[in-house]
Amino acid sequence: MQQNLSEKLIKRLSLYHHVLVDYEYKHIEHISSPVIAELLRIDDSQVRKDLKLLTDSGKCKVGYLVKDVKSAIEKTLGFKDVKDAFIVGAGNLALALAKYDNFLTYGLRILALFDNDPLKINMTVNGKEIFHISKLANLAMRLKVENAILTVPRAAAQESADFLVSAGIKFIWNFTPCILKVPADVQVCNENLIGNFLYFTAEQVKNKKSEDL
Amino acid sequence: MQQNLSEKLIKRLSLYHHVLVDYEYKHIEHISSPVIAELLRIDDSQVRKDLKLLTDSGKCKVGYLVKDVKSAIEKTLGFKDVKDAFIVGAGNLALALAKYDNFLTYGLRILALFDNDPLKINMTVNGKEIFHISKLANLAMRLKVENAILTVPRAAAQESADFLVSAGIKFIWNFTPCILKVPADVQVCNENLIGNFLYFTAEQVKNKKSEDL
DNA sequence: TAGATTGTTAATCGATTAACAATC
DNA sequence: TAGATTGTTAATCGATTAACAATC
Repeated sequence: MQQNLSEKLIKRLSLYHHVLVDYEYKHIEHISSPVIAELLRIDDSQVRKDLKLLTDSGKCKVGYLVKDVKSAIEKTLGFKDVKDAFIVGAGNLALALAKYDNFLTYGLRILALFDNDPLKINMTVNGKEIFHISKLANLAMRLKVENAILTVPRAAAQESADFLVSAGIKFIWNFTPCILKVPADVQVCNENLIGNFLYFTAEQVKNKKSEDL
Repeated sequence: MQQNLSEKLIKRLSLYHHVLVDYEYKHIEHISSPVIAELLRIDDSQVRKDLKLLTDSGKCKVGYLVKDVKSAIEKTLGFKDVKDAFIVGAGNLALALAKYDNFLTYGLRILALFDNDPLKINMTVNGKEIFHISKLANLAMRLKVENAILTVPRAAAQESADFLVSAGIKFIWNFTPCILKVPADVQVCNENLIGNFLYFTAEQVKNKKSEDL
């Protein structure tokens, strides 16, 4: 597995993977850089450069072998290296993530959910049990789980993060709109849905302005 | 509103905003660039540069005025300029998004949801009705809605996108793991949850390797 | 052969970081 | 004054794009 892949590169690779999954499904064996570039609306030499990092399956006139590039991306991004995680909070977003079987394809295995609502405890979602939050520390230790997906309401975010840190969690995928304060050895990945949306609408504003000219 | 804010800048601004909301809630009037930088784990001169684009409220020794910077970000990112949108698909993710009242704070107003499951039709989520998908084109025209949030299952993604395009939708916030083929005048914003997750775990792999040294 | 496509270099562009004078 | 902090420049770093020879 290569070192120091930039965030942007990793995101592009995962988007290429989406395209390749689709091509494989349609039984198309080859794909060229201009085709990928057009679908993703990026530069075609960018695609060639990225793919060259992973594979030599590119052939003049025919493009790249879908199967090869797909598995090269999977290897580079560690799809087979399964990472276990707990979901903290059991609201709609949590249920959506728990039901999303595709995660396992990408190497993310959700083992269980946690909540403090007695009505939700012992329910099962997609084969995963919802436990009371008080069971988390013990289970994390026993199952050696260091990853948590935080989906609690904003007001409970920091408090939950503190609790996760005390339970030995080292990586928090943060779906709350809060900036979490955690020790240096704990990593937070902010999902920042709003940031994506805002970029999306800023583009709109820009487009509308250029239409006006 | 400034032009051509880069994606990264917009995402940073939205993260600063999260911090500022928290500070305002705690009745703290000032904040300094090293404090923001530490919370977000970025460079402090980056923060100063970003904030200088928006405001002159920075004062030596005291930092920035929380209230001013917060409202400057809101103005720059167009929080008051409400953008109407439909949610397409009414699964758990859709419900999570529909229940997320915060969206309106950021200028995103969800007007209604659409699905093809007869059991869901006419239900209401957080005051928003779920309509049969066949009503979408008509409603989009009448309400002049050009934004859609796509949350349907993977298998229905492209088909739904085609349908949205034919209904006059110009912007699709795509939560499916599919690359959508749309005409040049339609914009797609790929949420790519998986890409974020993969970056998150690539970091882990990197960290583990450096621990091994 | 002609044409499509890769691989790769060089040029461009943009973003981040370091450093420090100015300020209060 | 000493020290914290901003504002800003210059240096560095990294990413993207353009161009085109090589290939099949």
